[in-house]
Amino acid sequence: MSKCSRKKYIKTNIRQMTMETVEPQQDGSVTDSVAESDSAHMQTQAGQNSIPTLAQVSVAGSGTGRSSPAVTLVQLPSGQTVQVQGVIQTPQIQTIQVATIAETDESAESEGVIDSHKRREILSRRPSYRKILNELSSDVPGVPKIEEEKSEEEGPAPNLAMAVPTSIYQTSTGQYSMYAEFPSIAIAQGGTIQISNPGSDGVQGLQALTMTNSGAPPPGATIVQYAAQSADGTQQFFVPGSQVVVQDEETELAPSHMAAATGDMPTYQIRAPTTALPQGVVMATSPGSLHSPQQLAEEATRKRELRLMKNREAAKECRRRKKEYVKCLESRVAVLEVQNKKLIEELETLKDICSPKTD
DNA sequence: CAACAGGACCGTCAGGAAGT
DNA sequence: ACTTCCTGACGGTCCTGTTG
Repeated sequence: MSKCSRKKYIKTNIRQMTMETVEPQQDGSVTDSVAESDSAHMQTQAGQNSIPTLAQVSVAGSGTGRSSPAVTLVQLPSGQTVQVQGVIQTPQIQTIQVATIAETDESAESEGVIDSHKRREILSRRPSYRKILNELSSDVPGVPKIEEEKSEEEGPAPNLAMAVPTSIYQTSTGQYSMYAEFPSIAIAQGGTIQISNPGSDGVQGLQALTMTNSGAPPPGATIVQYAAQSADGTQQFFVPGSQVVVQDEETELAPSHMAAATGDMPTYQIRAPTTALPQGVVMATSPGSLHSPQQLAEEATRKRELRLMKNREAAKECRRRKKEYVKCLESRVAVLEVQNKKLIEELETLKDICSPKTD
């Protein structure tokens, strides 16, 4: 794929993920609406997309008014119009959804709305996706734009039991300061750090960080177990000046967002490169306090580590998108094959009807 | 059972595109 | 001009299936 088509590819990909539907208006015009369905982020349960009407569909026409072949309007012999959608559900499960427009299942619709909101929220946490989704929103009337995440990063620092002012909390979805993401941190005697975050959305209730700093781990290493009760969890910590090694075995088997979604508890290792601070918490040095060449070198190393980690995450995300895109293409192939088959059948039927009876 | 091939996945680098 | 993000390319590791 050429570089110049990259954005277009992402945009198309998200369009497909958001399952653009086309609804015919009374005057015959066509209006786009975004009926969110599924993506790899939010895997809906199999069978959620029920098939309201399936019987004897003959494809009398197709065309969406724009290049969204994932949805095709199908005219039933009775005059009813139905949508044929290629739906990607859980990975490798592809279905063709034929939904009668006149018989919209309200419960399914509301479920879809909830799903769409959840999915949109999750997608919106990715800056690149947020931007692209906003672009799509501007294309599609009636779709609300996604708010920029200002509240998380700009809010006043709540009460901190332990202030870690320059530490950065990094997830696969972005980078936040410790202040914003961890409003209250308390260290218990057993080495457990309790992080309470009463107000923020997404992270609810109490979370626990367990640091095991002695004994079995490698010298100078601290194992941080982070048990998050939130739905999307936390992917990674980054403590500047330290090396973070993700030891989550679940994420070896499954994508990180999957592990987070299933509530698995990842294990993180924070390794201080040079200094051995207690509890493995490494404070970042502010640039203004740099004096010696050694500190400058450490700062350069820290920057490099940060850059590498960001790039690592970006590469993961890029690969995930690519896989999703391939799945979308495969799904489209399946949809088009079915459509093709139906058109051939319809052609045969019409041939039979139109051929002169030689009785 | 060891050797090998193939695929999947990952981390890193490099370079282009877009934003500041 | 600089920074940031994205992605192709490359090399490495791990796992699995096949073959002798």
